[in-house]
Amino acid sequence: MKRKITLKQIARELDVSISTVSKALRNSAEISEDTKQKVQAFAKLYNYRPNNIALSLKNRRTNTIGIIIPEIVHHFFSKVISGVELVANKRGYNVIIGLSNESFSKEVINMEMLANGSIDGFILSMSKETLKLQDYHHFNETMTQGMPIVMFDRVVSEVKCDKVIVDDFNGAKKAVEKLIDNGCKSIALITTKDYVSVGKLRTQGYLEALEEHQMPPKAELILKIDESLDYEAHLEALEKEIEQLFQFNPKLDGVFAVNEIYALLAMKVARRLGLDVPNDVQVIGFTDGVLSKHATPSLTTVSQHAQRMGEKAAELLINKLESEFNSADEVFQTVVITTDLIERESTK
Amino acid sequence: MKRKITLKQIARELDVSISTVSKALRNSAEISEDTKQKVQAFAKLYNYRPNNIALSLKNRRTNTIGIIIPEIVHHFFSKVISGVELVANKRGYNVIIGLSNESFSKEVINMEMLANGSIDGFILSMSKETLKLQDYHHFNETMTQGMPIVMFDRVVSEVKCDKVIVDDFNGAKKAVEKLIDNGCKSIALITTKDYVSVGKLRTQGYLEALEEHQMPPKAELILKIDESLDYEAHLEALEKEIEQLFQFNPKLDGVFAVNEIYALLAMKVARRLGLDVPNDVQVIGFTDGVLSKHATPSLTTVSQHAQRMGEKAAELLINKLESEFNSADEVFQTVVITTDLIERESTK
DNA sequence: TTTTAACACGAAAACGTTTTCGTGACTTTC
DNA sequence: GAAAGTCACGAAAACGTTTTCGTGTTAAAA
Repeated sequence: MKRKITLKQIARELDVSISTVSKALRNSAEISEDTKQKVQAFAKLYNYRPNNIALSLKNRRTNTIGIIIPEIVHHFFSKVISGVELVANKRGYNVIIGLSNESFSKEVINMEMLANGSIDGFILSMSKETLKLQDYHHFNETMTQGMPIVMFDRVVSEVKCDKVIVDDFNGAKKAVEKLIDNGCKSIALITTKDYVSVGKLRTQGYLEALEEHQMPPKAELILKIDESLDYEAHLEALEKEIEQLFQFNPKLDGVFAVNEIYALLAMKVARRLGLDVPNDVQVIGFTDGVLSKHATPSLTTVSQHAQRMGEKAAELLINKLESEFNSADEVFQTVVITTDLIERESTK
Repeated sequence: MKRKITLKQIARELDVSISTVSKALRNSAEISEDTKQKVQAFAKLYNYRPNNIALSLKNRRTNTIGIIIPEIVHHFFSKVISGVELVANKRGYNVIIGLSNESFSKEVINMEMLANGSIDGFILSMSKETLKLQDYHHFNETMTQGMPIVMFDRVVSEVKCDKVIVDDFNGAKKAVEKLIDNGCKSIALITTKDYVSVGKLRTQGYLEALEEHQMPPKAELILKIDESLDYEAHLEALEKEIEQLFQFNPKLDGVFAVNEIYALLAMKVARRLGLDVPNDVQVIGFTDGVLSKHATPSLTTVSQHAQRMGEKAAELLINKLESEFNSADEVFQTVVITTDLIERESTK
């Protein structure tokens, strides 16, 4: 077990000073060709690599990006990470992750851990609990200390920072319009409680589409799910609710759901009730995950381009990190990623 | 934008030395109660937190674990990360991730990046390309430099280190036995090329189960997929192959697939050919992912307990990191995570 | 009163870099 | 032959900690 070699050791071996070694390796003009060659050869032989930690301390930058997300076992979030990682690595940054598990306190703790020198900036999506509590002090404190934040997907206007969001409103609207164009007369919405910003926006898109086509929204066609329940238990309860939705609205011929799972459940219930998808009822989901693609029938969805979101977020963050002086002239941008409707078998 | 406060600044403000501040904050007996109180109050007021980078440099340990995986957009791998993160955080470690994208060179580069001081040890699963090339020098070099590695899932006997693996052989065997018990007479196997160790083991489990039940294996029932093709293109080609499998083997009544996707495709093809699952043909997959649960009919699978693998890997690594002297008495263990057959609707 | 012990604190080294500045030995120039 | 300039290198500071050891002051012991 030989420890990694350091400048000091090279210096001692070659009987020169540490400064000389450092300069020789960086090809400084101050050092003679002879010495350079000698040092570089030696360094190569022993596979010298500068210690990142020492560099971080010296440069006061770590070239590492911190990501905080509610949950990694989620196609959307892992796809975002994938995008971040792609451009981060391309530009010489590492990625370190923290999971909040949708918990406010874990989000705070995790951010504090990473903010103490481990990273240069954050890319994050808020936990549901944070959205519910509306307590954003940790974000603002982090930024006050000069550490930039880029938020994605779940954002909030109270926090001033760069943001990357999905065009939830128009995505939902386009989806519902698609259903209308396809002849649906009675379209249900399966969504989340309003404190989840994206759920709220998608609900608004649904309403707007109906309104523009002179279809008055009906309360009994809208199902707002409280996701704070346990995930598993919740699925069964949800299935019951959807079943009731179908039973109370026999003329139901279209469903727009704000995520994949809800959409799949709707298809499942429909099939159980003897309804054919897409002939009797058409279904559209949100988020282009792996479920939609492999479902039977495969699910028409609004694609969020999660990877592109991650890439964009990383670009925004790194640009800010590398801008000469991000001092007072704080100007924040919000990038909107447009959605695409991916048509599959669950619509005509 | 006020920078994070340091010991030096506190010292200057309170007109004491840096050492005194440091000791006061760590409640050293060397410092008088008065001074301690004063310093601690001041530190609290300014929300002082020690700089992690400086600590890392001083202690020569980062309390950070590096994870290298082939792909994060994968239920199995993200579940493993989730497990690692859980125990890592509980024991005071951070997690930093690197993606190899199944590429040998990216794996090497990523490991080199992280090995230069950023982390204390690795948890990794090898890329397919590495398995194919059988070049393991980067693992061995990393370990020679005193940085422990724990491998999971895709392992190889040539590298001596702690390992966490799934009982692929018995998992597959149990699955096939289940099909046999359920009355299947002609069971197909959809697997990967043999260089993927897990694919190979699962294939062996399949063969063993057949043999023990005096059912001679038939070459025409075994489909070995070359995954090096592009993912999308590959799916369509695969679907064709599976279709041929069914057509050439009209008596086919059972399918064991080494992953979810293959199993779902088999179900899809079966349905298209007018076969009912599970009445005409029963299907079992491997990996308990989100697809299996939400498929229709839902898929019986062999669960790998990915999260538990991650937890176990993290425990192994941290134990090694914190064992006083891991010097010469290198003793490596291999933990086998047993599989469970999760029965759902795709089997009788 | 002198010696010793306890107390409270500071100086400095160390972790591994990079970079600024200083300096001794030559070489060139008039 | 003296002044100036060039060359090649080293010393030291800095990044933010922790820890060892030294030291001055005061109180207790002789």
